[in-house]
Amino acid sequence: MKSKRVKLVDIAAKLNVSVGLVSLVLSGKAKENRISEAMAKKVIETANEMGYSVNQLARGLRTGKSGIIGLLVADIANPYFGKMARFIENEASKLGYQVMFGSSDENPDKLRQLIDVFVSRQVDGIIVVPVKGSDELLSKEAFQVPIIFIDRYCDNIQQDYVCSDNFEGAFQLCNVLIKKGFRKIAAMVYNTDLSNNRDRIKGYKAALAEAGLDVDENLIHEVAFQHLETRLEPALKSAINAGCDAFFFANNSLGIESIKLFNQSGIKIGEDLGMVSFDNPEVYHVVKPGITCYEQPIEAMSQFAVKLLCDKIKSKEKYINVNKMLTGNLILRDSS
Amino acid sequence: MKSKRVKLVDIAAKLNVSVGLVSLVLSGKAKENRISEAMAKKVIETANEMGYSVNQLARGLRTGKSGIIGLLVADIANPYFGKMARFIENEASKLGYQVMFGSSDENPDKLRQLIDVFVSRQVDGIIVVPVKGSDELLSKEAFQVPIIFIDRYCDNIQQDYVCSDNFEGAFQLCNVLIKKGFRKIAAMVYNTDLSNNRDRIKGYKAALAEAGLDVDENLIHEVAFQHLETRLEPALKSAINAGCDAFFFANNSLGIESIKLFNQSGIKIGEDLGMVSFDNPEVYHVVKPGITCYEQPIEAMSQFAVKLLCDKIKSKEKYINVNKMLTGNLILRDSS
DNA sequence: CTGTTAGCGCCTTCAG
DNA sequence: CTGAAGGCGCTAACAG
Repeated sequence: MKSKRVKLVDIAAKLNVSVGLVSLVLSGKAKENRISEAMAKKVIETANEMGYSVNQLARGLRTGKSGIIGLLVADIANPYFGKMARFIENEASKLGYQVMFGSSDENPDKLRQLIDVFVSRQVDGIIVVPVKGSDELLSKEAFQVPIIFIDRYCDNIQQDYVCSDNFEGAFQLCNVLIKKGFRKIAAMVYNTDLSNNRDRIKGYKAALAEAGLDVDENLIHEVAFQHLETRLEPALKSAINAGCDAFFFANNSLGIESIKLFNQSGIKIGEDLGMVSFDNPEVYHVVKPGITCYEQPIEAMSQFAVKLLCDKIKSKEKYINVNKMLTGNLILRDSS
Repeated sequence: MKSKRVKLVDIAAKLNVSVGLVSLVLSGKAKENRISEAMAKKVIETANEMGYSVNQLARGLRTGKSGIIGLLVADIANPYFGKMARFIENEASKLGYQVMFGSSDENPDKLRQLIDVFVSRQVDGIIVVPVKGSDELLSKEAFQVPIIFIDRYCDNIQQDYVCSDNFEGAFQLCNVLIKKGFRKIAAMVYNTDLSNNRDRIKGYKAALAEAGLDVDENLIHEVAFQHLETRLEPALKSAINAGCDAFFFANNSLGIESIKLFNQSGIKIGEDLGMVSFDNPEVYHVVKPGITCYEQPIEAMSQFAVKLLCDKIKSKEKYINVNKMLTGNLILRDSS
């Protein structure tokens, strides 16, 4: 197999010219080196005929840039991150980069390993969803490779990031409930102490406060990310027993799993209970009644992150001081 | 930035030994070259102290293997492919490979470009979801790099593949409907002439035939993949007008979009109409009534594909004659 | 305008 | 057991 790949020297030999010349032409630097058009054309043609394709490994070794961007998300199987990966792929491709991905499962050790692998593969930059406990790691690694945080930021370290306006989203969602007359709104959130979760709870509290409603800490439930199946149900029951009349879910997983549980116990959303949620998974559109939600600007975030990363790669600065929050989209449906 | 990476020669200098020695130790070949344990230990320690990390570009150039697997799916944002990517990532990681991905959007030109890029990046192998019109391309490219098809196969060319048993899945789904007493079952499928779609329609027809029901070609609707929003509704209406009493959907997108339309027009699944579908997206579980479906064995397929690819990489054969069909999982819910 | 020549960082014989 | 040297394929000066 593998009928010996043709390389620069092969096509140079065939044409009786030097490798340097061929290299110049094939990397698009013919013009600026004032190589005759006839020559350039001939080189390109025979390169095609012979089925030449650069060896990016060799080129990368020589130039010191691999042309690869590393993408580290929590889980590529999660549609939220899947979409993000797709938008990042598109944008990176426009700029001539390929993307290599990895899933951290919200686990800092796994994240560290993946970063090490990416670094040893000489990625030109990394877009990462930081996880709980990765602050130290990420601030240190920042000295190795240009890095951009996406979706979340870390308070303890300075890093460039792009995320959605979590405070604003939660604020708007809860306001919808309040305007509809709901008064005892429960909040469900992951127990992972990350900026996105925190800001969403802040937005929830701010909306209540602005409406003159009491913030009842007993109505705020932090649910373990790793044990959703077993931990969610008791949390919901506890909130209901405490007399809540509506739910604010801080993300799609919590919302979706809760709908399943509501179905099982015969609770009717939109009648018995109001409901709003962060994120806009397909389920929220298909289910009856539809779920009012705040859709994050995944495309804009992804594009921005890639552009930012490329800027950072060029600038060679280890911190360019960009903290970007993009606003999402409130989608009103019948659950509220 | 980028405080100059430490390389083999640096640590060799510090220890007053040769680069070769360090290389041997650091690539785990100390034992087989009978290098003293003390020496090995010292090398490893100082390598860690100095923060050494191999340059995979250089290693790859030298050894002729990049340690990268290319994954080409239709769209990484589609949860079906997202899951596949995740399982492939896990399996590849176990075997020491990193994965680079690309989305073809079912477009053969895009697929060709991506393959070219992957080849020039010296990927050691490719796992690809073939698309309509890519037969020629894929049979030719097979001479360059080990390749495994996943999810679908091409009739016109010999290639190793792993996919789910689409015939069997469709057969089982339609049988469920038939046993429940449905007699005029409509089939909805993409109009892309691919093995998976074809086999599903074959399974549908076989189930009808076995039950002694007529196969009415007017009840089989091929819907354009690119224009689902506009083409699906008329197709559904036409089937309903033709008097169908149940629907078989050949994939999740068709099923999900149809549920939305049924909701809009007040049609009640499970009461007015029976419904079964290929794939098991979250929506089918959450919606009321739940949708009876055939879940594809994504994890098994993915694992098998990676293992197969690695075998193929080792064997250096361009065709190892493996055509694997894995059976999925029938999930009974209330829509049928 | 074109040719020559060093390496990029690593691995792998081949001598000692 | 250890050191020296060549070369993977390509680019970037620097010569002509």
